[in-house]
Amino acid sequence: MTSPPPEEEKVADEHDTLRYSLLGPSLTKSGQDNVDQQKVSEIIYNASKGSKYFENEKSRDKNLTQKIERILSTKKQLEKLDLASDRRKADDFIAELELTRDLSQTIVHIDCDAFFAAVEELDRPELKDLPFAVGKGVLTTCNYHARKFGCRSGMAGFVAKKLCPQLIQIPLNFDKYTSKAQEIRELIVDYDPRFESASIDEAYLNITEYCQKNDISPEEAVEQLRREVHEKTKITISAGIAANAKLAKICSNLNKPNGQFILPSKRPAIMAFMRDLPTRKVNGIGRVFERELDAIGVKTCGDIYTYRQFISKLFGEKAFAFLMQCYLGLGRTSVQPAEEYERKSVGTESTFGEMSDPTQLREKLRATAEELEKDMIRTQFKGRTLCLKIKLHTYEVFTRQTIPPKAVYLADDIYKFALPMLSKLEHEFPGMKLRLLGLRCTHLASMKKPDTMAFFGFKKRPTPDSPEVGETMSPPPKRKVELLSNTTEEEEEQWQKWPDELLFEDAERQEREDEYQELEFLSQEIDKRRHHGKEILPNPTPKKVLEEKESREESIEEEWWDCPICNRPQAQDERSFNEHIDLCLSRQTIRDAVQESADNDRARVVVREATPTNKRRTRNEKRDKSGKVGDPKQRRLFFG
DNA sequence: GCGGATCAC
DNA sequence: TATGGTGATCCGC
Repeated sequence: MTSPPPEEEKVADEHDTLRYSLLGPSLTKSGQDNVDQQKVSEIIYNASKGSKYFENEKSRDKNLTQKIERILSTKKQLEKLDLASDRRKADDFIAELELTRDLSQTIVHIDCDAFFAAVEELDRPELKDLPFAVGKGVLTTCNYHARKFGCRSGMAGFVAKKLCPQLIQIPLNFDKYTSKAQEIRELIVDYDPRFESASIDEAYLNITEYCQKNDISPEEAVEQLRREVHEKTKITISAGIAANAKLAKICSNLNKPNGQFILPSKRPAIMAFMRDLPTRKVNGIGRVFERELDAIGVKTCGDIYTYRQFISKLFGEKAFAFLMQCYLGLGRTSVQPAEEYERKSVGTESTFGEMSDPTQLREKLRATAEELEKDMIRTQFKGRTLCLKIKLHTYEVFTRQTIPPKAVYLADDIYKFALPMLSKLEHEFPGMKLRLLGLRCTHLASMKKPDTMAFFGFKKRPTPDSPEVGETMSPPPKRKVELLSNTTEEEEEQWQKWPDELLFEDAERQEREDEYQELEFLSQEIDKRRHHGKEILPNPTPKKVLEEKESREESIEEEWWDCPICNRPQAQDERSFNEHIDLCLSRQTIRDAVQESADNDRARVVVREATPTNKRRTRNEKRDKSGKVGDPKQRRLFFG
């Protein structure tokens, strides 16, 4: 790539990259090892050729090729300069990162093998020996028979049929997968009550404590877990065991299906492992970044070190930090229930036959708004920002956003504020033909929060069996002490944004009061018949805790923890207990503040200083202050 | 803050 | 014959 290739070669090269791109994003997945990729890509290419989809992919590929040319030309310029300081900067950064290495935890990533297909096979055993896929238009997954033909997830159905004419396609049954996934979660929760669901068929566990308590090696523990899951649910899972989530995730793919891989938690072993690991195996490096890295000479994570002096100028600081961690094999060692992550957006979108009639488009927009309203109520959020997304018949995607005068969640409001954006787009692209329309709310304002409800005097003591999530065995007295003592910087940072939200909500209290009762009812109703897989259910209660609870209930009457502020008895549930105390404290503080002064600013200051309590405290929480180092959630590309 | 782009599943 | 939906992050402007 250093000297410009002759014209014919260049054309061939473009087609090669396009071919590669058309293979789809799941190329690195298992079950493809014995497949003739050359042949497969030829078939996909020919099946796609000439379609609008293909043309769009071609255009995207061309853009990427140009971007890579710019990267290479920048690199060439950089090579003329003295990069000693950049190299030193990288080395300093690497040294700093090295200090954060934590090899004390045992993290496991588990991944169900061809999950949807496996669940379907349970109901229809006759499928077992046939190639089949789940999903009609686009395959969500396929069994290992189908993979031998080159079929993979994300592939268009008709393309898959070209690869494998006998392929059977069956429709999605999301409810079935959700309930099967829940069965599995009820088993793995015994290995780590605070396990993290990464998706419907994946989870992270920290088994450090489990191994200690049961005097068992990580391999044995995971074999036992996998055996147990297989025996009780008939689903096979693969697992990776390593010192952090990033490595565990990579490892879970190495012995798929129905296998496990352990990477020893020793620095030399980890460094050697990363040195030869293709960049694409790392979660967060996709087809595009892989090509960009490849262009500058980085094929494996070990190569990152060789080119360390170029990376930040070529790809930015975030990518630099991310790649340095890849080189070192660093990743987060914390695992926490998915529901503890803060939601950032709620949205819905759908694809349909090409549509250009403005009236029809408005109907579609209206229907999308109705759909979004349901999701907003289900998740109990309002959006301060509303985003409209369209995909033209050419597959080009555009988004537009607006900030309505008030946070929205009702279909009427959503439609009202989305319509002008649509009209504007119609003006921008006269006679536009759409194949997709979507709406999304961001900058969310919560409308639930049990504390907010109670805060404003709305009824409702926590019932003993309300949320049983996150129940732990740690005793309450210890928590009281932490709670009433000093706060860390990190905590302040966390709850600083809270009073703003509170004031915002306060301003809207009036109009919301009428809505609460109905909303709560609605959200419960929607919850009941939900299950279309948009969300992950809260962690189940560990078996052990359930048993203890049962025996408690049989013998003595229910025990309670007394709230140190209001003295009222509370359910023995750390999470709800926390929430209750937070609520009591903030209510008390605000009353005090309001009494002292009617001045809003003053009240705000007092609130800020005196209620360091809104933050959810969890057992595992401590460091991560070094924000740059541990990514908050593994699936995110970078962190900040 | 906005819009495009990438990524994961 | 006709290539998905949900959610998150990063970058350049």
